[in-house]
Amino acid sequence: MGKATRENSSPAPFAAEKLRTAGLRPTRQRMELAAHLFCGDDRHVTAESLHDEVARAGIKVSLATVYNTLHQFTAAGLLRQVVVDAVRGYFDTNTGDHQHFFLEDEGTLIDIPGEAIQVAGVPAAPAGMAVDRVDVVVRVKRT
Amino acid sequence: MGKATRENSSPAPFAAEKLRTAGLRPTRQRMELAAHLFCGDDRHVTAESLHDEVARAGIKVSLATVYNTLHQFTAAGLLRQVVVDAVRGYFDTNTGDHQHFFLEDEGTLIDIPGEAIQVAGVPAAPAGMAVDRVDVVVRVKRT
DNA sequence: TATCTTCTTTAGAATTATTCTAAAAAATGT
DNA sequence: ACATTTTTTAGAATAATTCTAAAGAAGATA
Ligand SMILES: [Mn+2]
Ligand SMILES: [Mn+2]
Ligand SMILES: [Zn+2]
Ligand SMILES: [Zn+2]
Repeated sequence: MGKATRENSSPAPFAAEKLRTAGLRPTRQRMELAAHLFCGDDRHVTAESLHDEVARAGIKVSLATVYNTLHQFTAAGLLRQVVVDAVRGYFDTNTGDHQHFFLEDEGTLIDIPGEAIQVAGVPAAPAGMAVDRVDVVVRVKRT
Repeated sequence: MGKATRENSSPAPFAAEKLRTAGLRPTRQRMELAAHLFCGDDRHVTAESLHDEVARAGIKVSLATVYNTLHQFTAAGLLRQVVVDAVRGYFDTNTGDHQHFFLEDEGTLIDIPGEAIQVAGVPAAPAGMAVDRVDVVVRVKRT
């Protein structure tokens, strides 16, 4: 019999699949980070928040590896980066067309479906330039 | 009739006026930074770029004072901050309603008039939150 | 003017998010 | 197993920004 690895029952095959498709070796660290990122609803994390989260789950991954992994997942198209705050960088598991509310008091992001928002009247890009993307950030504060 | 404007009045009295109105003492450093920021067309600067610029003009101001001054000007409503890049913060002399092109290759900002762009379909803010502002960043790259 | 008080400036240290280095560890192919 | 390649990681390094605290400048008062 193969060794029964009870710890990695449900999320494992799913995460391993994602990693292999992305051309990344399914290491323990990547599997665990992928499980936290992709086995649930879409979410927004910072390197620090994800590192804290896996640490609280008793998983030992260095912060450098969290940074490396977030960037590799981004390069593989599994994540996108969101720039809303000067002091911390966010990564988003929702890579589809959508925009964000940013709760300035909490530092929280909330998705706005891409179909909901329309941006009209964007002038032609400057000469020699092409539009890469249009980001909308709706900054909200506690009333 | 010859009404004094920002472009044709001499920098010093204009800058001193702005500072006094903002409740800030017109020190040499503030006057010089204000002259560079406000006596010409609207512009986008980083602390470093403004510090380099005044240094090249032979003016001696510490980087700490540039940061202090940019924040004081922002608090006084003379500048606004623009978050487009994770590695550097931008300050904008145009405090009116407008949006931006961000040239990712160069790190340059270009204004888009507020009347030009319309954002429709923004959902209601989350409970207990009010919209502070809606920022649109059109990220462009060299073709 | 001289004096008093309140800001302001500044050098340098500290902070913080992130990246880099380079050596050990793990994964994969044969 | 062995060889090759990739990955992880501790700790050092980087870079934007902020902080500290002491010296300097500005405004008020007489
Ligand atoms: Mn972070
Ligand atoms: Mn920054
Ligand atoms: Zn999102
Ligand atoms: Zn602008």
